Amino acid sequence: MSNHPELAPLTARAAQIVGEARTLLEEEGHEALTLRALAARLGIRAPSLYKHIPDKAALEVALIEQGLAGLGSVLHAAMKEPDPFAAVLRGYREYALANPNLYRLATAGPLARGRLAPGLEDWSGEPFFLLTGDPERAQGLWAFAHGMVILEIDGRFPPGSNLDRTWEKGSAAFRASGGEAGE
Amino acid sequence: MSNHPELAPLTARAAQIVGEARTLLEEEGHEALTLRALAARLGIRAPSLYKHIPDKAALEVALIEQGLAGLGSVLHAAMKEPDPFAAVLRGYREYALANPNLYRLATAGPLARGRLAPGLEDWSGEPFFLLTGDPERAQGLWAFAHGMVILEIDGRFPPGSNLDRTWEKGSAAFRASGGEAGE
DNA sequence: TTGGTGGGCTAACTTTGTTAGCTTAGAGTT
DNA sequence: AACTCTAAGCTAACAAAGTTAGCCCACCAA
Repeated sequence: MSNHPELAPLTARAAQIVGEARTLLEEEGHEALTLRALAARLGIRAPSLYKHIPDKAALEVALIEQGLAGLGSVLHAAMKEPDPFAAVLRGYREYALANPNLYRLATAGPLARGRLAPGLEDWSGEPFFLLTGDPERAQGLWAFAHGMVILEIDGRFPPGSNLDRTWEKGSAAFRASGGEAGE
Repeated sequence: MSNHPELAPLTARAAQIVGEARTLLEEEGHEALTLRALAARLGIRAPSLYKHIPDKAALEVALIEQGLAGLGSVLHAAMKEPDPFAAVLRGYREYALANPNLYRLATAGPLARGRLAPGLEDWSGEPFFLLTGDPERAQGLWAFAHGMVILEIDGRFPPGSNLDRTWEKGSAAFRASGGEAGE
């Protein structure tokens, strides 16, 4: 289960387009990802893109799939390290911060689940379950990790914050917590 | 400190417009919040809105201020209850789920901090600090709460999830955690 | 009466996603 | 060799969105 589910197959040209879209997204942000700008990078005109992808949403779905597959790969790999708990959280943060715009595209906002490769979403989050053995603790830990990362990406934490220590303390809280529920 | 900082003052008509925008946003979602649709609700045409607001971003800033002020009010009020820790978290979730589109607008994505009423953002998060007495635990708890709520709003949790229990377990983990940091 | 102002209007421009329809290069096929 | 099909580009054009320019009118104060 260490390999991600198969993504929707793309023609060679389509894969090239998605690759360029990813570069554009990461270099200039989400609102800069426009079909005309993307086409210009490829040396063609916007309508020509429609020979390769059905619409812009499909392009974004392909990017989301790349994001989830990449994140999932990192997390599954981290499960093999000596301290999987720490490794998964570290990998999560590193991947998100290394690909902030892709991460946000893949995890923020409503998801067009129907268009996504089946099983991919579950697979990318699976390490949290493997880590905790308990769906509720897994989801709580995931929510903590996602909250930390998305707030950091969006610049929501006050300037002088020591996020390394916040990660440490939060991880410790979840690691220590057994199966008991409060109140 | 139980009253929020003063928001940017609005004329009567501008306040009415922002109110209608809020209704439109909450009823039909973020992408439905268009100046033409908003104007139509008010019985006028889109360009007339510019007699009252400088641009669409300013409208969104006003909505974000409402969101932060409303959320902050709920949290500050919760601080006065018998179990402030539980009350703040419950209030956070309830407010977010009652105003999902406003919550997302106010807390997701990069923030135009310069245009926001000064102090408002800090004030709305202050209860987390009052609760924990420690910036790192406060931020961690906030990240957990935000993660839980935004993932729930965006429908990211699997269908059968028991989110009540996830909240309980996560809260318990943070409540129990003292000042110690793990490795 | 006159003049300023608040608050509406239409027309029009730009950007973006998207569709329709044309063209051309190359791969087969007969 | 001629014919055809297809992949992949193109231009023209449309609709929706934010936005600007410029007009008009009702009303209030001097």
